Amino acid sequence: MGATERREREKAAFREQVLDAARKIVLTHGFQALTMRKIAEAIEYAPGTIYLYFENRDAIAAELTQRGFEELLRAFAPATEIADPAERLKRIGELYVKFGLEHPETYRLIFMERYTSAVFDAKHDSGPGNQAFQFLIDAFDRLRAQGRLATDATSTQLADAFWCAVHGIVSLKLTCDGYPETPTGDLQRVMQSVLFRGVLK
Amino acid sequence: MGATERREREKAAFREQVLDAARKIVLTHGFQALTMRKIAEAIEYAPGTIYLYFENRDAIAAELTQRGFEELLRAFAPATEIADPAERLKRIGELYVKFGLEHPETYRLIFMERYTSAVFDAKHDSGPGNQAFQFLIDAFDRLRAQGRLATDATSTQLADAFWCAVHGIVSLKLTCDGYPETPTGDLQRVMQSVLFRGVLK
DNA sequence: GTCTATAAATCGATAGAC
DNA sequence: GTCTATCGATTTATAGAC
Repeated sequence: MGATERREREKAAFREQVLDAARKIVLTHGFQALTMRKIAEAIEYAPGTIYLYFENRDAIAAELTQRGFEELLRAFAPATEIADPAERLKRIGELYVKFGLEHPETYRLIFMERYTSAVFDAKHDSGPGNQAFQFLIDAFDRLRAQGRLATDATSTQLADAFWCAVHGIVSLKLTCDGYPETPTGDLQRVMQSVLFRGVLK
Repeated sequence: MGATERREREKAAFREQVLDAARKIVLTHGFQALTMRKIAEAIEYAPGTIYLYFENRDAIAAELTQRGFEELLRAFAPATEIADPAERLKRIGELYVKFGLEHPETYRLIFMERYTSAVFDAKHDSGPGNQAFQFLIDAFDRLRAQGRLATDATSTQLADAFWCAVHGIVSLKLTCDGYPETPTGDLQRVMQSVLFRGVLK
């Protein structure tokens, strides 16, 4: 039985090699450059070998997206300890935009390619997507409980709007080079102050 | 000389045929499906013939993007006549989101592919991009002149933030199927009310 | 001006030898 | 388990006949 376990480890190690190489390709040359042949070349295996560990290219892309999303979640960690819900939300917004701009290709892979739904597909489950989103909703719930909300919109609606706002900043900055012309930091601050002035009492 | 003018018209007509066919392909099958061969097949010409009228595929995509953007601008027309700057901005936001969701592939082509910069490249000129953007800035300038702004952010910053917000709604709805789960209309309204409560006195 | 034919480069995925 | 070899299908773009 030790042999099968060793084999299991080797299999996992090979998958890691593939995913690492794939990640590097996406990070440096963009998602469209992710081909089986390039991965194979990077790990010094024949292209066909990869198919013994991954069903196809999409399976690799999906797993990469999943991991990118988990990376984004980890970036939020510093914010989770902030007690005040408004300050917590502000910090999340900052960290979100920061992550998007510092990891453009990862962000693109997560939210601007066709594999996004995979992350959220466990819609009714406690998948990583909903888990993160619940975090936003909780913050707005907390604000409501403290009587600090100046709107009758639901927490889900507010969380969605919040997400749209920060995603808008990141995605526009990533695709429209030079636009918006306002520097990201200023844009983030203006958006933040406007949003919170609009939401809080 | 009549002959050269006729030829000029025929040349323009051929280009229109190509662009029409290309537009249909992008609209129905997405941008990645736009290939020279498919265009050629649609207009019943040999693939090589198109190269006599367009330098390459990118030139077609760029012109398509340009036209898509002008289409978006025309969608704003009903808003230009609204006298009150705040109401005008609200209407523009509505029309923007409406356009994006009703013409997803056109919107993708304009703001989510790699040809966006072409539209704005005349950065210091009065290109269509800046023209539309100036319209947003003017509205905020007007609000400021009327003493109705509750923020010290510049009009450019506010216009950029406004754009990010509506773009965030559209692009997230277009890529993350089912997310945000708030229906677009509600999302639009919540975003709008929050933004304007945050900006206006 | 248009076509046929094709070059040259990709790609994903598979079959079969070892 | 890995590789070689390759199928089969794409694509952009060009060369040369007509």
